Amino acid sequence: MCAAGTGPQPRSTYRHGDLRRALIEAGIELARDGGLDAVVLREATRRVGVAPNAAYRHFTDRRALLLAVCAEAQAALAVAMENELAGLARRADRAANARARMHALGAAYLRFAQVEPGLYRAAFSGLLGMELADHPTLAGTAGYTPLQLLCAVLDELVAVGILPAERRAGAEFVVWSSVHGLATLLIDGPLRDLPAEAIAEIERRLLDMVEKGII
Amino acid sequence: MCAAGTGPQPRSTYRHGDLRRALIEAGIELARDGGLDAVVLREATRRVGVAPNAAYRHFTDRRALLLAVCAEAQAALAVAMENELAGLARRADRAANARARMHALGAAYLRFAQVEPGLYRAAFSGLLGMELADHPTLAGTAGYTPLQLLCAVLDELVAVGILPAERRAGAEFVVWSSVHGLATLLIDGPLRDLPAEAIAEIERRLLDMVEKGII
DNA sequence: TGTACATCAGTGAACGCGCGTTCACTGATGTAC
DNA sequence: TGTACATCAGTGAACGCGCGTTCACTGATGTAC
Repeated sequence: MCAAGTGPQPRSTYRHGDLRRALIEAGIELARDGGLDAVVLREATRRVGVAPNAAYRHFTDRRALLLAVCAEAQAALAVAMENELAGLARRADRAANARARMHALGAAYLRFAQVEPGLYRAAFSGLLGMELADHPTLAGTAGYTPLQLLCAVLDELVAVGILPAERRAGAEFVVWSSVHGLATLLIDGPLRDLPAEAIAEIERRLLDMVEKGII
Repeated sequence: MCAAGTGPQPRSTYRHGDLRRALIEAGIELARDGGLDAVVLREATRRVGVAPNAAYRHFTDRRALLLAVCAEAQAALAVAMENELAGLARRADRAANARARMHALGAAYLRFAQVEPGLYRAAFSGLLGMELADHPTLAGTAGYTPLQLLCAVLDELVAVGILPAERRAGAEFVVWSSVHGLATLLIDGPLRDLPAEAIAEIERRLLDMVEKGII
């Protein structure tokens, strides 16, 4: 029994600096071009310049590394969404403001999927369950996960009187489904090879439909 | 030079009966529980009871088998959609009829994804591109692919005056995205562990939103 | 109808590959006296 | 300040696995005479 009951403190100095971090970073790079399947322990250690089994000091499993990569991917998405919101010009009209924020979230989501298809696939590969939807490791710099950002804007729509309160419950899943579906069809589905302007038009139509339909 | 210019006729008798068919069937079974990644040449041949390399008489590649399995999965989806349409009671009101058919397609799509998640994943794994969206191998018993079935019902909505003609173009992608997104979130995403009634409610809300939003 | 021959569907054995994971280890770092 | 010791991050080698694919083959089937 040692005096301090705070559990094992992480060692302050590692020979590699921060191997855990480096492996996750390598994993993200692998996911970037190849999705989660491409996140392979041996390749990650190879990239970091370390023996394959060194990974087991920091992850119990290959699965544990995958989970970390998924969480990072979702966090990256959250950051992209936050940035889009931050870039918005403030409007006097509160209702117009809320609408613009809603639109911005959808646009950021769709852009992220197309710019980082590998990370996007990893983020929603099915490794992360609902119980983790609010976990801080999935959050962006402001501390909100993608789903939480969406919920906040939906609450805002209710607050400014656009969305009737009785239609608020579950709305996040309906909105999310629509945008997520388009993202999926765009990067992995039959819409893959459409010209950019056709894609932009479909995106506009979808966000339009969502805005009209959830009310 | 032989007299007939019709190219090589497929042999009428195979020792195995129809090994090509049997391998596809085995591949479907593998995809059923495990998605496309689980469709593995060696395992398929093992299940059929044949040497691993026998597959190369019928498929140039593992990829060729995967493509065949994907096509079959889409065809199965088409059949499920057709069946739902066939089960519909005819209504006197043409507009109500068209609406009901639209709803039926969405419901069938969502049910298929949940009953056969493995096949569903395979169908939309990204192996099949847009150029194949109308290919007969993806079609159900009536000869229509899932996308064609959706387009037909959208045309019907225009014909009965529910959907303005100028909003028809591209509507199939918007509708498809929404339903596809929900299906994905339900089977691989964070909505996976929701109780059945919550799922049903979200499905209702989504189909509702689509109906209202595309007009 | 019977025989010789050509075809080619499926065989058996082997290849090289990269993977996740385990083992006993080593040697740099941190700590107690 | 200096020395002995404990910790534990990363090493090196090896394991067993299942995979896709290639090779030279065999023997059942179909066909021409």
